[in-house]
Amino acid sequence: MLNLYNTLTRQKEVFEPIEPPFVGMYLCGPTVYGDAHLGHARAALTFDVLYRYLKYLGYKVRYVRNITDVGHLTDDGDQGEDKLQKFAKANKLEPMEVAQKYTDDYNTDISALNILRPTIEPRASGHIPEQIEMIEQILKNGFAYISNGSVYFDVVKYNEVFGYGELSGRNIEEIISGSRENLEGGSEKRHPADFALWKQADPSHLMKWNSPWSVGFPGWHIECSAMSTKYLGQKYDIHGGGLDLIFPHHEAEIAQSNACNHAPGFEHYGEAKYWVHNNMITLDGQKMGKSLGNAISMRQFYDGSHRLLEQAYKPITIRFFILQAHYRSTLDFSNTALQAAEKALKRIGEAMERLDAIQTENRLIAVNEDFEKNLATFRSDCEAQMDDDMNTARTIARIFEALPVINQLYADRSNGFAVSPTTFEAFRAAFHTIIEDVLGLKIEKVSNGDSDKLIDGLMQVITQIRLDARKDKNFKVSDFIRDELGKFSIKLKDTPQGTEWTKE
RNA sequence: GGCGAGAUGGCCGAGUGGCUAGGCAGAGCUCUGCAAAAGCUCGUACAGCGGUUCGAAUCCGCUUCUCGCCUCCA
Repeated sequence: MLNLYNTLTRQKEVFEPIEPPFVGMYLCGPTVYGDAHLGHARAALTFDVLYRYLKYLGYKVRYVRNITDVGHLTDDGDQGEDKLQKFAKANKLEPMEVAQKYTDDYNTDISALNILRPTIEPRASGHIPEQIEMIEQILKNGFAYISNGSVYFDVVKYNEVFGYGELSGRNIEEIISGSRENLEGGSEKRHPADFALWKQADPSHLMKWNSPWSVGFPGWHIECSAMSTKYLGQKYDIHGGGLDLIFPHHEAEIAQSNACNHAPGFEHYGEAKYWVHNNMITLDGQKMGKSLGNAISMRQFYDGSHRLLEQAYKPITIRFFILQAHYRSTLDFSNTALQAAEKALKRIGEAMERLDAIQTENRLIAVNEDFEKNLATFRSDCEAQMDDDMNTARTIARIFEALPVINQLYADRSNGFAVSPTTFEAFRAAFHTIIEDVLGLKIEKVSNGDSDKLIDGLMQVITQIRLDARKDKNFKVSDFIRDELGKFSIKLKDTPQGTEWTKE
């Protein structure tokens, strides 16, 4: 039984889809006006693992991850220039060119982490009619008002009927006091907590669309309500995003969806049944964020170009690094932590290769109870950890607990075998499934292999020569070969059954 | 100021009222021509002060500190 922490109720709940075996999941994707950074990666990755695990459990998942390419406003939602537009103007580009570039970059950089593409990836700009329709319905239901060509959500009215602030644990009075300083200056809004559903565009604005109210552009939160409603329905299972989106974005989303889809007096539906939020990545204890200027982009990780990076890191290392922490904990970035992850992951990869190489046929079974138990309980142990609010950290810990058994079985060159064949084969399958399918750790082949057949052949010749030299106790030659190869980052390991080589 | 999350051994990070994850680094041993890899063993940590309890890192209170949201943010 999968349990998920629901931000709405602030506790772990048993996951029960509204219409099993179908699951609808919506994740707030990126606002595409900059390079994808580690924070984007954590969100995409958290829900990638949830997506994978739901599929592993047999659910049929519709996974929607949007692209916000209409642009958010730069300041309090009342004034300011569209971020996309700002960039477009500065670079003499069509705003859509900017959006396209960053959308492509996002997908490239995120996919490198072996993150699966969502089943639907809708763009806000492609859903302007849906957003307009939704605004019209909200107006019709009496939860919005028109002011000077713009449309605002009436938070006070909504609060009276539905109650505002349930997700973030706020009340309207607090929000007023919090935004007191922004009150001044002839606002079109009736109440400072009100937010824009549609904004009239000033003449210099590049991205604008026709609407019943003005030539303008949609407000900040409406795209997610419109797109999730369109593809997942008025009520669906899971809505995800970063912790920092809880307020105001998700709070507003819930309000819009309720105000649109449910007439006053009806049950409070809350848009999604489970609201799941991942925590932030920190850098020296501070939140890493685009707007804070301390974000390291995924690209920079891959090529090691950021000044804080001591080396380049493979995408898979970053994936593993992030999964070593629970998604609801903050995760502090550091080179030493990343390097530790790199080494740890390598051990898993080597163990997997050994596991695949183990032969059980024609061997005498002499079961070692500890080994047998370790392998037999592997799958259910991992499932138990994943069921507990997606505890990838403990799942990974369980993987490491199986490693010594794999290594010892591999090293055993006797005719005996310490685990029953049924248990062993079941484990072999589970080990692959948990690591590759659920955690999405695509393990690269590390030893005795190269895409180049020529190199493979040459290495075979070289290692054979060295082996012969060692047999003759000509260690001068054998050590020379090992040392020289080491200069090309090729490492040799002498094992009972021959020499293994790896390219670092 | 309001709301919320934390403070875990050298570092990173899990965690349940008692059986005290895991990784990296470190130490010793085994294996080995030497390495490497692997295996075995080891550090006995939970911010501070009280309280509840037979027993708390885990529950409660207070203190100190850190961080997040309240403005765009994954």
